[in-house]
Amino acid sequence: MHGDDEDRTDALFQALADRTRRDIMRRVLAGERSVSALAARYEMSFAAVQKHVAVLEKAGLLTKRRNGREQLASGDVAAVRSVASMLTELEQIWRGRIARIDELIASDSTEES
Amino acid sequence: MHGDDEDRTDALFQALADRTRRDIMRRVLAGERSVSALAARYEMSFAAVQKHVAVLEKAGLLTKRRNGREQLASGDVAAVRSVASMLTELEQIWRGRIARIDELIASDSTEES
DNA sequence: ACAACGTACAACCATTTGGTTGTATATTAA
DNA sequence: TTAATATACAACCAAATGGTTGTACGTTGT
Repeated sequence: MHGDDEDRTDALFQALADRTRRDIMRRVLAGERSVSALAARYEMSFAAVQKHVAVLEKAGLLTKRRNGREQLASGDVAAVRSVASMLTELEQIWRGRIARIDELIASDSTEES
Repeated sequence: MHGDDEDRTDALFQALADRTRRDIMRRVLAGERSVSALAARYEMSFAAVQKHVAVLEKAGLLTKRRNGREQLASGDVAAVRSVASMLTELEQIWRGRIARIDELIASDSTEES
């Protein structure tokens, strides 16, 4: 029962299901950004952006590092890859379906009575 | 203005941010499944599963085909790939960051005064 | 010392989400 | 024709989400 895994996957997709958070990810993957530097980029309040960063951090998509009074956020590419691998798993399932269809076609053409 | 693109991406990640819907995707990527065949697999009500299927359909992750009184759902691997490519874009941004860091290291070692 | 800055978090609010039950409609089986 | 099956959808509900303002606290600059 890897229900924890599912919890984590829920959190990852949920975190990425918001355009502001995806945009934050683009910035923090490009390099470290302070929370206020990020907040300056969006129309919403500082608190709203701070909460988005917290959601991304909780999901493991970014980490924070203190530097004086600033908190520097940095994107975690391994987490991004773990989401990608979940999608690869889905694609593999689909490949299995295609393989089975191909088999059927092959056996049909040999069973031609 | 690719706001529609972002809407679609929101819907895709949102749709995949639920473990029941991810499980449904595994099944419909493996082959066509009727809504009631899917519903039989989960503890929740038929209506709940039907709504999950509707969410996946709206996001473009599956399509339905009528067959008598049944509605056969089939996973769309292209939609899955489009999510994956969004993640690849993020990974590319990160690669750029690494490349820039490498450049800095290289110039540092030549600028040694 | 004190003002400004950067961050965190609580309280609140409207909307969305994930579930329920109940009803309606079309298709198939008896 | 009538009963059972498969689907869709409305109405409702509790909880989660994405935003707000206000407050508190540590850090930095004057």
